[in-house]
Amino acid sequence: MLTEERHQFIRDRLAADGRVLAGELASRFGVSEDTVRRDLRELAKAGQLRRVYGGAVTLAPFAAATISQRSSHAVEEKLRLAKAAVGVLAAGQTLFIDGGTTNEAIARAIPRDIELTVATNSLGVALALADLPLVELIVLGGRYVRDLGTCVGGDTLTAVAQLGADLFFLGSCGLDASRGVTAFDSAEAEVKRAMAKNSAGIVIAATNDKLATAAPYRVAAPDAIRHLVVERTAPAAILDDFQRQGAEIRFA
Amino acid sequence: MLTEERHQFIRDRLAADGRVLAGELASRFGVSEDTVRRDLRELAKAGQLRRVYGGAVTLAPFAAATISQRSSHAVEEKLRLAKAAVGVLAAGQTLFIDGGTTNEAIARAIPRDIELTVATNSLGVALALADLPLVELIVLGGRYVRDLGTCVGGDTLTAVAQLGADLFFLGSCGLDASRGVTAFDSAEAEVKRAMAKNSAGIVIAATNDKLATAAPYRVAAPDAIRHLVVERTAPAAILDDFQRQGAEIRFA
DNA sequence: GCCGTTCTTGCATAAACATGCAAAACATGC
DNA sequence: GCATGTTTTGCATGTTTATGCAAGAACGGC
Repeated sequence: MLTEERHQFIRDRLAADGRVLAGELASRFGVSEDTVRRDLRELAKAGQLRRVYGGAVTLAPFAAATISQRSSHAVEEKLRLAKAAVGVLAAGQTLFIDGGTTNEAIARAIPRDIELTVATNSLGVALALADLPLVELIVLGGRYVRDLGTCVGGDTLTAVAQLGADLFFLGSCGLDASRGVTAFDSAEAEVKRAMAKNSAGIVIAATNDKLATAAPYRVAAPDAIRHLVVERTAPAAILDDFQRQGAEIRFA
Repeated sequence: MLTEERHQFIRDRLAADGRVLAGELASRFGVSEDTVRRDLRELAKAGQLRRVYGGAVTLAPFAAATISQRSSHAVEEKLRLAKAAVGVLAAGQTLFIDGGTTNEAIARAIPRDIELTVATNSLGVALALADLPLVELIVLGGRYVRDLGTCVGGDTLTAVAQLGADLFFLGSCGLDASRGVTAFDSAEAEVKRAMAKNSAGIVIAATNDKLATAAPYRVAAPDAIRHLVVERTAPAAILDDFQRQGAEIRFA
C-alpha cells in the first residue's frame, strides 16, 4: 500500500469520524504503528489534522471555519513567527490587527495573562481573541469579504478613524525594501492605510516567500516598519535593506 | 477513548447543561474519577470552564445563569426551532440577526443556495455565514462583549442606523405578551431597539422557557412581532395573546 | 465539633511516543 | 548490469504521557 493511499484513507476517515486511532490504523493498513505515527506526523505538519495522544483528531472548528485553504500552507513557520511576534507586545498597549493567516496565528499566540486593547477587521482574529479575558476587543465592522476573511469598506474606515493604536500588525501583503508594503486589493489597501496612519508603529511578520514581493496597491513606506519578524533562513541582504530604513529585525 | 474526546464531550455537555459532575463523567467514560478530575483541571487551566466542588460549571456568569436551567435536549430543540425559523426567509431579503445561541443555530440552518444580505453584531452568526457563497455579509462592529458574544456600543448603533432590513431575527431575550420583548443588558437593548426600528418585521424563535419571562430593558412592543417560532409544546394561552397582537405563529 | 465525600499529591505501571539505525525497495547515473 | 544515493519501513532504544491507586488534606453537611 502506498504512503499516499494511507494518507488519503486517514483524511477520509477523519472527515467521517472526526478522529482516528494509531493502533487501529496500523492493523487496518498492515503496517507498524511507527509508520502510522510517521503518517500522522506528516499530515499534522501539513496542517491537515491535529495530533493527540493515541491518534489524531480534526482541527479545531474555528481553524476549519476560517480561511482553511491558505492556512494549511507553512503552518509551522507561521507558528514560529507568531510566537516571536508576540514578543514585541507590552501590557496595556492598543493594537490594530488586520487579516491574514499569519495574523490569525499571532492572535492565537497572545498569552491569556496580558492586558490589551485590540481592534480588528478580521473574523478569525476576533474569534481567537474572543476568549481572552483581559483583552478588550473592538470589532471593526463593514462589508465582509470572503476571500480575505476581513471587513472592508467605508464603515470600516470610519471605525478605524476613531481609534489610535500603539502597534499595527499588518498582514497578508507584499514586502519590498524599495516599494514598501503593498496589498493585492484596493479596498483592503484602504483599510490598511487607515490603520497605518493611526498607529505609532507597524509590525510585520513575514514568511520568506513574502519578502521581496510587491503588489499593486501601496500601503506604507518601507521606513514605516518598526518591527520585522522573519524566519532565521531569511536572506540577509533583504533584511539589511529594511534595517537601514529603521526596522528592528526579530528572528523566529 | 482519547483524552481529547473526553475533553470535547465535557465541553459539549457544559454548553448544553451549564455544568458537569465528576462522578457522572467517570462512569460515562469508563475511567476513574481521578482521570476526570485531571481533565477538568486541564480544561480549567485552559480557561474553558470553572472548577467547582463535585464537578465544573461554565465560565460566564450570564451564560451560566440562563444555561443552567436548560436540559441537555435544548440543543435539539434549538435545531428544530432554527429549521422552522428559516422557513420565513425569501430570496433577496435583507436581515438583521443579533446574538444568542438560538440565532446562531438559525444562521447555521440557512441553506447555501439562498441569496441574502445579512447584517449581524454576533461573532458566532458571522462565522456561520462566512462560508455561504450567496450571502452578502455585513459585520456590525463595536465593543465586543464576551458574555453576549456580540458587539455593542455607539459604533454598533451608528452602523445599524445606516441600514434597513426586511426582517430582524431577535434573540436571547425575555418575551411577555403584555410587556413585549425585553433584554437583560442596557447596551444590548440599545442595539436591539435600533435594529427593530430599522426593520419591517421582527422574527423571534423562542424555547418554552423564554415565553412569559421578562427582563428589565424594553426592546419592542408585543405587537411588533411578525413571526413567532415556538415548540409544539408551547402553552396555547400564551400563544393566543401574541397572535391577537398580530404575530404569526410557526411551530417547529 | 464530627464524618463522609471530594480533592490533591506522589508514585508505579503500561501504553504511546520520538529517535537512531539498519535492511529492503526504489530510483538514478554510468 | 552494477554501483550509488534516496526513500520507506520496521525494530530497538530511551523518553514521555496517561492512568489508576494510595495516603493525606480540604471541603461541606449535620
